[in-house]
Amino acid sequence: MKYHHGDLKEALVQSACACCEENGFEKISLRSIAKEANVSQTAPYRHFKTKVDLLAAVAQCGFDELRERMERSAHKTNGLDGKEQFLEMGLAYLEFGLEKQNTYDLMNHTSIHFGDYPDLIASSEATFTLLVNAVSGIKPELSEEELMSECIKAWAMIGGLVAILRKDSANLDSSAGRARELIKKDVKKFLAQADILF
Amino acid sequence: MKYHHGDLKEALVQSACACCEENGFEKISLRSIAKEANVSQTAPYRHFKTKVDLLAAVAQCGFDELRERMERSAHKTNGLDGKEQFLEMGLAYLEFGLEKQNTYDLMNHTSIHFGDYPDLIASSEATFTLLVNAVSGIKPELSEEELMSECIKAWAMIGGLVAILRKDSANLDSSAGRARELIKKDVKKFLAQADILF
DNA sequence: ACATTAATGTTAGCACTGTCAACATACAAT
DNA sequence: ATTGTATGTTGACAGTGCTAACATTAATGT
Repeated sequence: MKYHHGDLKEALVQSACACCEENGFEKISLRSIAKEANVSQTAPYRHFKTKVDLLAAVAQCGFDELRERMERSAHKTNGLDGKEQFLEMGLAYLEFGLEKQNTYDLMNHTSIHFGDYPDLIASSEATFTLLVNAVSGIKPELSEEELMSECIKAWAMIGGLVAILRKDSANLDSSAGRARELIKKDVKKFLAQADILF
Repeated sequence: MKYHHGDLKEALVQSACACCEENGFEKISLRSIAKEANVSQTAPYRHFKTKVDLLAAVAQCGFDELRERMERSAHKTNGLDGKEQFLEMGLAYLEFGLEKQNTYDLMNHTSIHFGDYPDLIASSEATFTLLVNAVSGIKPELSEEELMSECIKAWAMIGGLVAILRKDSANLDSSAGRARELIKKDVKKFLAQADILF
């Protein structure tokens, strides 16, 4: 057993990501992931000044995966129909939000002060930029202000949708009880119907 | 000093609400609010089986206040213009989300399993019902399915908007950095522009 | 090559947390 | 008056984030 781990930082992040996805980010404890890496309880503090720093790293991984998913979905349509491409990205976002719920929660959790983590900002902006570029490609006549406004609307919409679909699945008796059935089966149609952009 | 508190349960909820709004729901600890009520550390367990039960009560208070705000805002327009009434409610929601951020977070926090708290469901549904009734009043020709769909869209939109505006204010350098300026000054116009309903 | 420094890991411990079991007190009902 | 139930207390356990003091290894400069 060697004294130094090799790449403890990466191992910790991986462990934390796994734990987050499995049990939710609130169950992540520095001690437990340290144990998982066969390392002392305080070793993580050599790599993360605080627990939130670790969580920020996990959140960043989430944004990276989300971006990759959106890119893959967009490329699937091979750039022919810009609108279709945009809708596919929306669908990818929604699927990510529903599949990786715990990670999604962390990414949207307010206790992580994005401003403190430049890398996190970068990953998050890169994801948002995907949307901006798509919309700008479809509607090049928009001013920057209008463009941002449209993107924000779309982002808000899809984010709110995820929230509602999740509350729906967590509580099948709620007033939004039929949301999943109503929407999940045809998100793209739903988004298009919404007349956000088109 | 009498042995029994009188109405400890209510006192604990009030304490917790105050602490939530001041420091965020994550800072709520049973021990601290017990101390605030001049009561032993484990006294709360006579009224709340678990900490989450307390949090659920606090969240319920939040929904009740939100509903009252929306009702007040709607009545302000005196029921003449249904659309205006609807937009006022949206604005009230957004203002609540931005003013009472910590409470808003708790209300939307996923660790509270709504299904376990019938009273919480009731309060939350009562709020959503406000929206449903408003929309149904404006567009009585909608089928129930269409009605729900429209409401869900609106709800999703405004919820996502709150999220974006908040991330914006927490991180002024983000790509959504201009969101607040863009939107906050005229939310109603924004909502109307969005063509969600009209 | 060697000495010094920085990076990384360990041990011990503090103050705090949620929760439980066992016990004490007060009130309500018979 | 007695008995039961609701409410409050004490003490304790395991777990948490975090810090200080120390140990070991890797990197660096001469």
